[in-house]
Amino acid sequence: MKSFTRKEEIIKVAAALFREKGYNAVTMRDIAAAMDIKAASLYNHINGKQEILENVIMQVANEFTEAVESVFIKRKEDGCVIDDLRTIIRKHIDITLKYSHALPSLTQDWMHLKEPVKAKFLMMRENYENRFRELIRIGMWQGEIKRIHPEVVLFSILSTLQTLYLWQEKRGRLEENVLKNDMTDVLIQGIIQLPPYLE
Amino acid sequence: MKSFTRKEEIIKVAAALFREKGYNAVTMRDIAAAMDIKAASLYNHINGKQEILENVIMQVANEFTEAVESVFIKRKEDGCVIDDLRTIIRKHIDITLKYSHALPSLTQDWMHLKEPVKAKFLMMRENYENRFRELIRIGMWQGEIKRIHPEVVLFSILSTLQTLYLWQEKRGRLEENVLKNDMTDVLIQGIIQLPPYLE
DNA sequence: GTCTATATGACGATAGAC
DNA sequence: GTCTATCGTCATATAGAC
Repeated sequence: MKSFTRKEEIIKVAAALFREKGYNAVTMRDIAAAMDIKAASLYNHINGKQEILENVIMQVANEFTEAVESVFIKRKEDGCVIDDLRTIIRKHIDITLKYSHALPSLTQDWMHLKEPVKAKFLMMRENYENRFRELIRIGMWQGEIKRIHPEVVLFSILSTLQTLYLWQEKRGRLEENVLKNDMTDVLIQGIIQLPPYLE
Repeated sequence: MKSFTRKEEIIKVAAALFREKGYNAVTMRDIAAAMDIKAASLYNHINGKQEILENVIMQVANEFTEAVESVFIKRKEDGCVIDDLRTIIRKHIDITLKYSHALPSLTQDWMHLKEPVKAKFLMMRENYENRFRELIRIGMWQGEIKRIHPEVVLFSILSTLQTLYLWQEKRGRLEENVLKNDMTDVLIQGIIQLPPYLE
């Protein structure tokens, strides 16, 4: 049972504050107050506000990357695309629920990162999207996904996944399995190729 | 042909800057510089930074409210829910494309509004969502929408609509009609009740 | 309607005592 | 590891000349 280091504690507390007010509206004094210490004391554990943001964001970004890559490692050449999409969506929901305090920073505060971390984050996000694009392309080729503009398919899924944290906190937090099952079904049903007599 | 008042110009320029950097990271100096005047001069047209944000946000919020209410005014008691949803979704996309510069403030910067405007905005947003809930409830009753957790249905649609502006600016801006048609189809197909032999 | 000059306050960060 | 005290900077906003 390892406990939190002081640095990990700062990152977690800061993430929760960033969520409420946004990176720029949170001061080092706010973070310190939430930990019952003075702002100056924070600098014994971290180099500055930027470093806190970098940790909050990159920690979760790494998890998303690992999740999507692990699906591709196992994937067979002509395997069912829909099944792989299901797996990734469910993993994405898992990570979102686990790091719900940090997710707003990934969608809203990343713009306040400084180079070169900012470029690195954007590259990881781009790579994540490209993995989806790959599956969508194959899925259309194999007739599993309906042939509309591929970016619309991509967007309909990712937009929902990326803002999941907003809804999970409202409306009395849906039960986890209901969320995973129903949400995955809606997202997949929206993009599959239905039999022609239904259209 | 009416032209922009100075105040309208400020609001539009500010919205574009809020989009890029977020409300708190944009200074009055930034806004003034973008208009080739000094920061102090802004105060002849507006009372402060807060008032700019309020105008950026409430202007668009009013349009969304009108759009959804107009559908309900025309609606018949037992009319087809899916058709009404289609209409609202298409109107939502229209407004998003028209005010794309201001939309980030509605999803990200509203938290920096002060009372009582903040409460008013949240009430309007809540009302907008409730109109969707109403349609979803009827749609499930009538067998048009599949019976899963209604909040998941609501969320799958609204999350996509609310972040549309993020994607429209990337990937070479999809052609408007492709976006409206394909996106509406995906969102609707995701939630309709399919014939049982397909499940 | 725009300017210069400035009041007032909060920010991130550092120095050095304990 | 935390504190007090403080530096330098930049923010919003105002006053008053032109």
